[in-house]
Amino acid sequence: MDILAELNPAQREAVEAIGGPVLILAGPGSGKTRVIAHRVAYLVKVCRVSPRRIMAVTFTNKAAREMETRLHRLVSGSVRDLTLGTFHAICARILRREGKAIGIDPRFVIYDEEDQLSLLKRSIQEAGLDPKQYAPRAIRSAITSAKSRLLTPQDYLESSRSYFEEVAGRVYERYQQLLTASSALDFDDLLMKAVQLFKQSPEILSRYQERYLHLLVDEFQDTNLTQYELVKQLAGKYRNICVVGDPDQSIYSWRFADLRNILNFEKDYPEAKLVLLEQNYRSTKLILETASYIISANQQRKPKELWTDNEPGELTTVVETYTEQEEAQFVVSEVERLVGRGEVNRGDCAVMYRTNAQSRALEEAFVRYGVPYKLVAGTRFYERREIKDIIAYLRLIQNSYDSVSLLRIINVPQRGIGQRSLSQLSNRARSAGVPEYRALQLIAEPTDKPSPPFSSRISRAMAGFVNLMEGLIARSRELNLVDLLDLVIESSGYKEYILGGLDGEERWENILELRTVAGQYRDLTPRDGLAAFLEGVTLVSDVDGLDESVDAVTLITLHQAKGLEFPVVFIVGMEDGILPHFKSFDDPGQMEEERRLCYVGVTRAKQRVYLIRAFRRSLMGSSTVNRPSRFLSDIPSHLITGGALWEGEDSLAATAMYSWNRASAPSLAVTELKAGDHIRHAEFGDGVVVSCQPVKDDEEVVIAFAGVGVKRLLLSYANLEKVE
DNA sequence: CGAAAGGCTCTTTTT
DNA sequence: GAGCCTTTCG
Repeated sequence: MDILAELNPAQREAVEAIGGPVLILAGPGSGKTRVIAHRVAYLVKVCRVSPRRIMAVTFTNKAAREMETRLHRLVSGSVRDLTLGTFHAICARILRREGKAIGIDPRFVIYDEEDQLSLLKRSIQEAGLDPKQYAPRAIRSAITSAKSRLLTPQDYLESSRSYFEEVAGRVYERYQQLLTASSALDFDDLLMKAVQLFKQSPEILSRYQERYLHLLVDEFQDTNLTQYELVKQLAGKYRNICVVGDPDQSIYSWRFADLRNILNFEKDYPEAKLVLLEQNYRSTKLILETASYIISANQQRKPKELWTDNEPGELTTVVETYTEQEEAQFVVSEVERLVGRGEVNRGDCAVMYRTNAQSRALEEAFVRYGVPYKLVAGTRFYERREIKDIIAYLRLIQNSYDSVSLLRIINVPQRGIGQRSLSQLSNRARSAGVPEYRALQLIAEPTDKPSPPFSSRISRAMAGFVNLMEGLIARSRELNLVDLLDLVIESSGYKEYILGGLDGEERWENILELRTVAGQYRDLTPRDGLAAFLEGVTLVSDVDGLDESVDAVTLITLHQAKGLEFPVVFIVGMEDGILPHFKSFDDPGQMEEERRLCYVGVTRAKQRVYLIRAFRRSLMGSSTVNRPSRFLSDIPSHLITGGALWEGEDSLAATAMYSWNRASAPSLAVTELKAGDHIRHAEFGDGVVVSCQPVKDDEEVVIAFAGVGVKRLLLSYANLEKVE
């Protein structure tokens, strides 16, 4: 198989430029993933580079898996030896192996954001501050920002320029101590500690530099300084580094991704070869044109010319509904209409939104009309309470210093160890300078006289917990992961606890689901299985769970949608305040990022784009009226079709929509009337049902009447007659 | 100690 | 509207 055969000249150039640094600027749909895969294949097959000596960094695990699949086709076998994964996963692996050199316990656990917040609260308190005055989230963000610039607490304190930063610095200091005491690393530590490791241990660094003859980094526009530093370290010897990115798709500045990395790359590697991928293979001409208009409104950007040989395709449909329920309903009916016409499958459609909260109304509509969908995040599986509880048990088995997990489950299910006892326990641990678990063991020792302030009842409860854990730890050395998990669930009493609680059955199902995941680790040694499982469940991303084989509509945030493509894309919430989000109003830089986000959404589409907004929407409980997104006005009207689906200021548009909707006739089977039905009303005459929606024990129908306009009526009073 | 109820505050995006 | 925290009562 000729690896270069199916590539265009620019792609080919990118694949063949293998000596020295390469910067690939790749527009959406320009075959960037393909280029990376082919480049790896080229290295292996043509240049005879051992896969062991190649590292490819992707943004999500899903992207890594995709790469793996592609490579299987291209080079088969040997893919196993590649180093392929996210920055976080790769760093975790390195630290597990080499971290000892800088004092990292190889059994370290990884704290996700929830764990991080809980430890931060403690840090704030222990720094003598009030968590209500200093929002843990704000401090977390400060710490993340420090870590993404490689600043230690000391560095950060020295550079602090405000009272808040000083406070944050002090908390950061304490937080870091607590992390160390817990043998834990947070997400940002994984990156920062890896860089520190290589800084402090040139021997280790040179071993890795030696090994990795070739490095590839995808989504380079979304890396932070620490990540870039790591890449530079690894590429220090051979300088064979290939980065791929698109400044116009940079949407993670809030995670301290830094676009300057792209500029600095050209400075740090002046000999770098630059390759532009400008031909788009994904979208129709009209979609690409629409997208170009949107992104061109950004001032801080280097213009670039994307083009495509694809068909012109359809105009972008812009629709305004009255509420977010109708917005959702429109999406569902439109999907069904397209499916009914045999144009697409449901799985070809995606609905994208700015905030996770928006998925709610959509989900309700999909459920109501029985249209299958898959929600990419939701309450993310691994963040569910019952899942995190079980994971906490497992973590504590692996690493009994893990205080966040200990405090999480010591009284779950209830063992009579309450808040008071816990803070006393923490105090004692702190003053004795030992981990909480050690303090517990001491209290639990039978020889101990009653040790005030713990009553004998409390001491007994604590001893019970220690015994439970000791038993689990002992058995963990011989049990495979599934058996260990079962033992945890049984012996801790968690099963009865969860089944007896709210939504017990559902939560229990989730635990069984976790058990299935654990099954994948069954064949590893008990020790490795546990470690690998814990790492896996912490470093997953939401899109990782996206299953393409299911024919259902995808509901997904715009951020998650990056890197994906769909024939039909609906972007909902096209309103000022939602997209762009109101938090970005006073910062032009952030506003440009919002625009890029919109651009990312539109450029996911292959065939059709719908930009939908609601006139009125309930946000945080109360109802708000938003103006149409300013991004809509960046699109010239000749690229747009559609209009309002309710009786708004623009009833002309409503009439236009009426005839448009007449042709749509979606098949929604919930009420007797459905959108698209033709009816007759005694007063208003003939009309077409635009939407129906249950309200209390009635049905609210929105009907477009010829010559009269759009009316909202209650079914029971309207006295409608169905016309065939 | 623990369950229940009421009150508070935020809500962007996520490896 | 939800999740978190505090208060209150048994």
